[in-house]
Amino acid sequence: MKIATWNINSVRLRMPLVAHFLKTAAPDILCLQETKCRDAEFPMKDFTSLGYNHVEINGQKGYHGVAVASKKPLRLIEKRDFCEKGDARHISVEAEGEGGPITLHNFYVPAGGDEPDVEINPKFAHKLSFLDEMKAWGENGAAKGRVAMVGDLNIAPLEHDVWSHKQLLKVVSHTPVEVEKLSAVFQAGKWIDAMRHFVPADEKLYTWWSYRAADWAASNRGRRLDHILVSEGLGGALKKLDVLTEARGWERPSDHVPVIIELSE
DNA sequence: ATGGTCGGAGCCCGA
Repeated sequence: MKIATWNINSVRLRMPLVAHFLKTAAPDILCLQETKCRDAEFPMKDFTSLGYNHVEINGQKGYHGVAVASKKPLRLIEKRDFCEKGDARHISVEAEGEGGPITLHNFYVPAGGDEPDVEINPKFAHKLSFLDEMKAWGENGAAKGRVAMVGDLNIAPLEHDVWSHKQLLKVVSHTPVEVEKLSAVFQAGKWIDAMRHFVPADEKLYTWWSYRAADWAASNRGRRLDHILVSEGLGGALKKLDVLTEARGWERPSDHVPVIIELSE
């Protein structure tokens, strides 16, 4: 079973890229973040015409928004309102794996603004609160059984998840306080970092490159903001990882690229 | 060299 996650930065604008991706990579399930449209505006027919007949969405006007599209049936579990702000940042579904049902959580964690200081930046405070709530959610059994958690977590936790550890220590996405809170989330659910299961921690690994670089590939100042975590119950099923870096070079690209995990069950 | 670019909404905000 192939599960993909991709921050699409407007699903309506980039539906041609999504279609190309679904035709060529052919994941069983695609999790999207930053769909940026209300549920009624979601391009449902484009997905069904590509054979992805089962789509669950949690959208809102203009901002955020997550969706899960699948070839096989999904059962909607929940659209959880972390931090109770009414943001569309989570959706969970049950999917049919070869070894039994899999629970799948799709997250879009707040980016957190520019200043890594909760006193002056409420967006950063929101990000940290969101992570605290994810930790409690994991402690309360979210990772029990066969569970995967994917999405744009907006944090690059390891030194080699960013192009320069030293230069990014005070940049939101790689500050020690965020990294510690994300580590606490991972520990609370005993989540396994599926990407780093395949790529050693001392190797650079990115999923996002800023739009602001004149030449994203030449400067290669990336960050690993997108993640796939699996519960202990799925740890033995990890089969293959693919980070589709080339998608950053597509025409009118998202600033994030798809990450695909293959599970043997 | 402390900027640079996107998307959506609606002439700025969030990333």
